[in-house]
Amino acid sequence: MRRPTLADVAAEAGVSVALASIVMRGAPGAGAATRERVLDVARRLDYRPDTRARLLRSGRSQLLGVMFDVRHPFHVDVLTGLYDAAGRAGYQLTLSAVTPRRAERTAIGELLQDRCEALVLFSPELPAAELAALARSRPVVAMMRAVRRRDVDVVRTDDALGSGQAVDHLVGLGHTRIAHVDGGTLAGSAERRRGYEEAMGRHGLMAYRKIIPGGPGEQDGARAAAALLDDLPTAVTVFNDLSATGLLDVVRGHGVRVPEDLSVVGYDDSSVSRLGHIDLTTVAQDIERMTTDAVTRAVDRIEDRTVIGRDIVVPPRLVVRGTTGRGRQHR
Amino acid sequence: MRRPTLADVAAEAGVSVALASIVMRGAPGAGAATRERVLDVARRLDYRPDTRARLLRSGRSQLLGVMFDVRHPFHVDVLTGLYDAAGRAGYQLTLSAVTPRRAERTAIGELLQDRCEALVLFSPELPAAELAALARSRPVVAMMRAVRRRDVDVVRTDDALGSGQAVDHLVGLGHTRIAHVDGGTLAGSAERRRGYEEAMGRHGLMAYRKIIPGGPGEQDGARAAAALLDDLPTAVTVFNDLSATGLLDVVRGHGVRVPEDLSVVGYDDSSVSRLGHIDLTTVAQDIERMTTDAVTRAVDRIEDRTVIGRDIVVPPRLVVRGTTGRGRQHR
DNA sequence: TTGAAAGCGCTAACAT
DNA sequence: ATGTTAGCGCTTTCAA
Repeated sequence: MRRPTLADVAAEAGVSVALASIVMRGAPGAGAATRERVLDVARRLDYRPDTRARLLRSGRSQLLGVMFDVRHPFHVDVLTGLYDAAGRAGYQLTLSAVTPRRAERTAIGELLQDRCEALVLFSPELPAAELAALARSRPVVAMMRAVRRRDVDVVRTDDALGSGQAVDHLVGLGHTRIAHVDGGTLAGSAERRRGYEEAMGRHGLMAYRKIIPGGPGEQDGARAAAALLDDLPTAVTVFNDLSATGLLDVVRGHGVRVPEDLSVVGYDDSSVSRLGHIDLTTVAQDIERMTTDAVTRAVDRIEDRTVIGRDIVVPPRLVVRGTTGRGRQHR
Repeated sequence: MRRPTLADVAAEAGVSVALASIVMRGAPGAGAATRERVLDVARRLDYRPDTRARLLRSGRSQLLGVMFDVRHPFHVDVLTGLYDAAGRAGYQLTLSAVTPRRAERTAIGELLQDRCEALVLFSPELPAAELAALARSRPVVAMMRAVRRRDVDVVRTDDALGSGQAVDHLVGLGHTRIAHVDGGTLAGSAERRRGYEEAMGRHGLMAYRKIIPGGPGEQDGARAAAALLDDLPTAVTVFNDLSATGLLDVVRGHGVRVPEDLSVVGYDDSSVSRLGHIDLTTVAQDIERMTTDAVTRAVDRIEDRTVIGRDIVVPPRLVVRGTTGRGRQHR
């Protein structure tokens, strides 16, 4: 009960392997009757073309290598969109995960062995120089991370704009004392901080500017909350949703009411922000567009089309939920 | 700047391809000096063996195909453990995701094309007959799902025991009016319901048995909560953590205090249960052991070792957090 | 429209 | 210890 090869199908259908290959690939150059017959046999034998053998000969794998981090719920959302986009472009995805015990280099190494035609990396933390080195031998698209060097393509959200939208929203509600909890050294953190600062400046609120050191985790948000409690602002924009939930938890524990005493805005529109009792106002990244752009860009590079610009910046969208409001003193 | 092949390495090192192959595989039969020289050249050229070509010739891929669902946070946790276990066994993982728009059959089809030596499927919902058909041509390990037919190997948590532990814990705290919100038709739901019922029976509490229809989502939990409010029990065990958070949200919204008025136990020890302000008592599956067992079993089948038993059932462990307590009336 | 033959990068059997 | 040869399953000329 060996798994059938193309030769088996060809023999059974009474044609040459070459012809069978033409049929299986849907390539032109085979009679309609033959086509039908071969396809029929293939179905009957449950034949599956061997991707690897196919690649080996054709030099093409039609494979996009994707590195993602299992710890990041947002990555998983992006994965969904990427499958769709790749399917539309006629490419397959091959996944390699980063885990607490599996480094980026390991994950990428596996993708290279798999002979992907391009690499799509979700918020890689590798030094830009290393990304550039990778990109010398194949197209590399970095998502959710800005890269200064022009060696790799980048698809990312306009994080400065996103933070700005959050501030605009809060100002529109009457807030002036708006703080920002940042994300430390993480990708996107500097941008989001900058967007906050620029928006505060634009609204003439630089006097109220206040930045609390934070991070990506719930604990980071909790710590930031503690720092905030001494001198509570009326609103705060937080690096991401998880950190925001940590912050929410602590301030509520101290009797602070949300949004009456404090408005909170997260970032990512992750599943946690949508939980009924969290119901967090947040900045949503445009996954559909980012994934489409990433695949388009990767394919354009693979197929050697001329493309303009390395840096694709997608605007985000504010999702207003229950953690922002006018606040007690504004009514 | 073509990527280097083994032939390039061999030429550069001044040896035959076969010998270079021996060195690269770490197979015996090469001089120490030669070995060093070849390895050196390989490193200099950044040579990476082509997994596919290797497999094509050797007939082995050392590849375990994994199907997981991006929507299930728990799957992602299991993935982490599986990478570790596979690494220890000298196997690589190839991942294929199920998404809202990518069915199980599609995901599995891709794994088959990749010529994995065995399939590891995370809570597959495919009919048992189809799993059996798959298993005819290669080993199949189903995780987190019971399968009656003895055609595939199964690694799963003793869900009945888990529910039982939850009930035991609640009874230990003095509760008698304990309800159960079930998971509908999902894998594990029947088992968890049974565990609840058996434990209630064991404690002589069948008179208080009460099962509310539910499901895996937050909304399902919210709906169940509504059904519960008319005649509130003092404790409830819920199908999974997400559903439990939905339930928590609604009952709290109605002024019910947790755990004073109602104790709640979830299932899965997922990241959401660990959030500070949820702090849900829950049943943790033993990921480390399950992944180790799954890989061991897959490899044993691949390498044709005799194994006893198809059904590996791993005991879970209750994680007590803040949503369970004695309750007001018991103090 | 069809088939014969070569070869992708590698491993395995055999010979030296 | 090292090289030679054949061939994995497929695609790709090229010829018929």
